[in-house]
Amino acid sequence: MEEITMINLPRGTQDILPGESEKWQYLEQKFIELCSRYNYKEIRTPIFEHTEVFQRGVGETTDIVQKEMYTFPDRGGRQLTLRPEGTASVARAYVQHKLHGQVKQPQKLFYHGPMFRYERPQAGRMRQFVQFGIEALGSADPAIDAEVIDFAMTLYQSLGLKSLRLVINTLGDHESRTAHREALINHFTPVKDELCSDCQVRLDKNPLRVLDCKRDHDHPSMETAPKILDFLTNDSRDYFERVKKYLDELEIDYVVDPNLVRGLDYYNHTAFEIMSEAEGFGAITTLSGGGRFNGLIEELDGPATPGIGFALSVERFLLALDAEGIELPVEQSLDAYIVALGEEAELKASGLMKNLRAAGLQADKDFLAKKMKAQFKAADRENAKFVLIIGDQELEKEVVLIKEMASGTQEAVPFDSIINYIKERL
RNA sequence: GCGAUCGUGGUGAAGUGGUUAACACAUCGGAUUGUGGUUCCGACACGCGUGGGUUCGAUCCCCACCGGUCGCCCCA
Repeated sequence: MEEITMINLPRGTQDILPGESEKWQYLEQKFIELCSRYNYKEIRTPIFEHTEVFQRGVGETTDIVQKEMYTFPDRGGRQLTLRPEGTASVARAYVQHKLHGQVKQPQKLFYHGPMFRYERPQAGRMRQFVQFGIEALGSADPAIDAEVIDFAMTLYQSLGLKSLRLVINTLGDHESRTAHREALINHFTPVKDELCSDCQVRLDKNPLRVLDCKRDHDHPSMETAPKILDFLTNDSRDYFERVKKYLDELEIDYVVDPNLVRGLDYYNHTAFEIMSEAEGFGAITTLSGGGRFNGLIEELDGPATPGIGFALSVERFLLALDAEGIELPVEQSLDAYIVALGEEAELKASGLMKNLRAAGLQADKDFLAKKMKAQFKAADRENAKFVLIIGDQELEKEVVLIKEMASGTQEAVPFDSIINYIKERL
């Protein structure tokens, strides 16, 4: 544009315009509908929190906290952060409002809204992106792990996605993880110098994540690295087995990947990811991820409370639908479009239109003083089912010509019969 | 943070160091002075991301910056 000062939106954000926004509404509606069927209730938390919520909740060693947070001081000097994910906020609210004291347990909650991470944007990754998520707090029953996974798969499948891959793993309990961690440190320390710089740091802080490194993926030490499955306590192993049994009962296909490590510190026991295997999908294939986070509530100063949840990205959801060639049913149409000719007719048209709308019909008219032909074109573009024509002749007789666009048939209808006439024919 | 690639009208897109920047779609107007989706005719970039340089002359060459896209890392 010639305007040097034209302001564009910030990198990694997007405007969702009419034509696109209907799809977002549609997905949101389907999500909320499914939440209702699974009996999850909405919780709305702020879009920013005290930075500490994420430092403690998500974990100091995570990439999110170390380099991706939008953190800023407010005018009162408080350190605030635009939420990079939803679970920590939900946990904070659960503690703050003492939801653990509610009779109803587990607390089954859902949320949807924008999240923020400072990253280089690419296909399926934005700095502001939208997540749908559910969390079940207060139950350590493997059945609810399966319920959360089932929810996620059902949501995708109900919209027609087929090329899905569910990967699950267990990260074990505290005892399992401590033993595994020690074994990992012992295993990798001798070859520490051969690992990438990130992994050298990870080895000290969170050795589990070395396993997940793409750069060192082919290092010989990876093959022989100790697996969490070998360090699971009997309880952990048993828990994982029961989760799988429930998944089998629900007829959900999955593959176990012992190297699946979630990027957030709070996860333990069940971890899972759902990926798209559709042709032509971008480099990022993860549609959603989740897992169990027993201990998170304690980390945020609440009572020991188990929890599990997952979150999906709406952006990636739409990409996956696109990759599989699925069109969402979001056709827009109008019940009635009023074509008015002349000043007096224009005036009357406004009154008639208000009546139509009051009767629950979708109605619109021209506001650019266009010629009749152009008004018809507009009506056609809007997918109007009926066009009401009013000019001097009609005004005189107190009728309107109603044309059914699909058939082309047209009739004169008295003012007071318009609504019935249209409703009978919709 | 690193790498690759691209940046021409509302959209898609051609193009050349030199007087008028193709074409298509969309839009608007007319043929049809009260009727859509077809057809025909016409209109539509004071300008080729921004700034600087080379040149008699740059949209096209060079440099920088900004921005988009894709990828790496990591993740939703």
